[in-house]
Amino acid sequence: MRSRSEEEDGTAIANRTAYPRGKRVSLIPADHACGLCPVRLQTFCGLLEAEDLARFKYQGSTGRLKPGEPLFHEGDAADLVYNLTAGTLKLYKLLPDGRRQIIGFLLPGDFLGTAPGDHAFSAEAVEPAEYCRFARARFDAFVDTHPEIGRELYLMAVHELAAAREQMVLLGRKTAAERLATFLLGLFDRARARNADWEIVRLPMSRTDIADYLGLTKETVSRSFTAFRTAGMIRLLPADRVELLQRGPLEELASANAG
Amino acid sequence: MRSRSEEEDGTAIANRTAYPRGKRVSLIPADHACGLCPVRLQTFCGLLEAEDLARFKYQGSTGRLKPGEPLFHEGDAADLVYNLTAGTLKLYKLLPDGRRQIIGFLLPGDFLGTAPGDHAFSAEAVEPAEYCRFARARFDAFVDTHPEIGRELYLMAVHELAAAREQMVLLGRKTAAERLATFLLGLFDRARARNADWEIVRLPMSRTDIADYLGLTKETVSRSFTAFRTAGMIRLLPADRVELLQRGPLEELASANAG
DNA sequence: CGGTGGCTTGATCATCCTCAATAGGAGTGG
DNA sequence: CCACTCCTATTGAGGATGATCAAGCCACCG
Repeated sequence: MRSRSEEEDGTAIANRTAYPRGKRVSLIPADHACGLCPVRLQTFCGLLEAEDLARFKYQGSTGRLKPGEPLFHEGDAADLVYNLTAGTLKLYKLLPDGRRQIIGFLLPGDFLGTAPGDHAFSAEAVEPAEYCRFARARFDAFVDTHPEIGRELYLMAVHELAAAREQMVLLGRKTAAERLATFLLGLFDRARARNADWEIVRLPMSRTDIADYLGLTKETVSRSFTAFRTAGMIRLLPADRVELLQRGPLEELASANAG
Repeated sequence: MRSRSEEEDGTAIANRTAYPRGKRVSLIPADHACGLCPVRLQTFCGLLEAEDLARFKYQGSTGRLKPGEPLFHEGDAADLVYNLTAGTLKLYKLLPDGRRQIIGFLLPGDFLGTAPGDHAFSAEAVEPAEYCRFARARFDAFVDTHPEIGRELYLMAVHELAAAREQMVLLGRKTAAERLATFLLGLFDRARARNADWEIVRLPMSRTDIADYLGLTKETVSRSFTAFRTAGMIRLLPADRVELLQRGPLEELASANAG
């Protein structure tokens, strides 16, 4: 059995909501390796000038995952850090008897950091995914020479901590309907932060995944979806998409939290 | 309604378990203001040489709380950071209808940081408490000139994030007995990390507090205590103390998590 | 078309919650 | 020292939310 301090894991950052961020460098040469990266400005990469960014990029590599393919497992040595550039990942922890708690979904632009030691959770693709990958040792060294990135990482960790606490309220105190409403609105907000002002969002994860994220069963999730649909709050579209019809009642349920 | 980015809050660090930490400065002059501080070596203060520590101390002040007295409320402006030097605090979030989720208990030596914006949770004394307090702006400036403290804060945030995820597993997937077993063992471990190898620990918080931390009701907590007592795993002593009689069965229940 | 896998729906069950009453313990005043 | 109060913890009975078990449905795909 590993010692507790070896079980530490890092920051997995989901850009759920806006947070105070450093100033982005919007223009880099078109022929730059990161020039076409669709998420550069959403990550700390956007903090770097072209020259630094090139040096940084040179230290990493890219990869690709098929749906269901793991990026790493809980207990694996954690010596890489990742930046998700496309697709969706789920992060989860297992109990010995197989019960599973999904602790978050990562979308393009999210950072998946790791601290020294072993991974405290597993990461797996929900749909085809692509990522940039860096050796943690090199990454840390790079951060040491770029304090603005260190500061950004700290803010990301603090932000993620706030999100985790929000989720603790959901898991500890909300009803099934409230959990799903919170989840859906969160997805819409995250989508809005990235794309346009769409009222339609894709749900790449299965009902089982949603259930394991919300502390419910797939049946209860399904019933709650049906209830929302019947009440005219949402519409379920082909290709795993959901349309938001009435934000009000859902917000009422999600009851963000008291001020 | 505040914008999302204003709702950010900071790092509240519970020294639940060991984590990789910077090297402590064990000797400082006896007449130093922090010379008698019982928790100096458990906090980042222990990283500072006497001279720096004096400068740091000079920027802060101390305070005291009676049981039940709030340190701040969710929604208050967050422009101070705290170091708990004695007593116990509970941190919690409320839903509009009064449902409460306690997101953590702070013990002496724990740091209660805040990020710009408003507090995302409330903090309140469970038993008489004492703390050091610093203006966040000054604290940040001090951190900027002491990168070793910045690094420590980052590690603390990452550590707290791991603990929050562990709690998500508890809240989402564990049974009542498993939750209480996990909670009790966590308390024993935290106590051991601070004091001696005692098998007796004090529970300064009420059954209601424990329930709101574990996502249960006080009745269910009480019944689980009784079950553990009846099974001979623990003994309930006067003055809110619990003695650990059989660690094995409790660990079985807590089922830390799969490797 | 038949098969496969995920989603939905239904019926029953169990855990935990709710409501209510009792017991215990600390503090107070006679 | 004892009675009284207040507050919390414990215990009990009944009920509800969500889990479990079990079909049926639907889309997708060979």
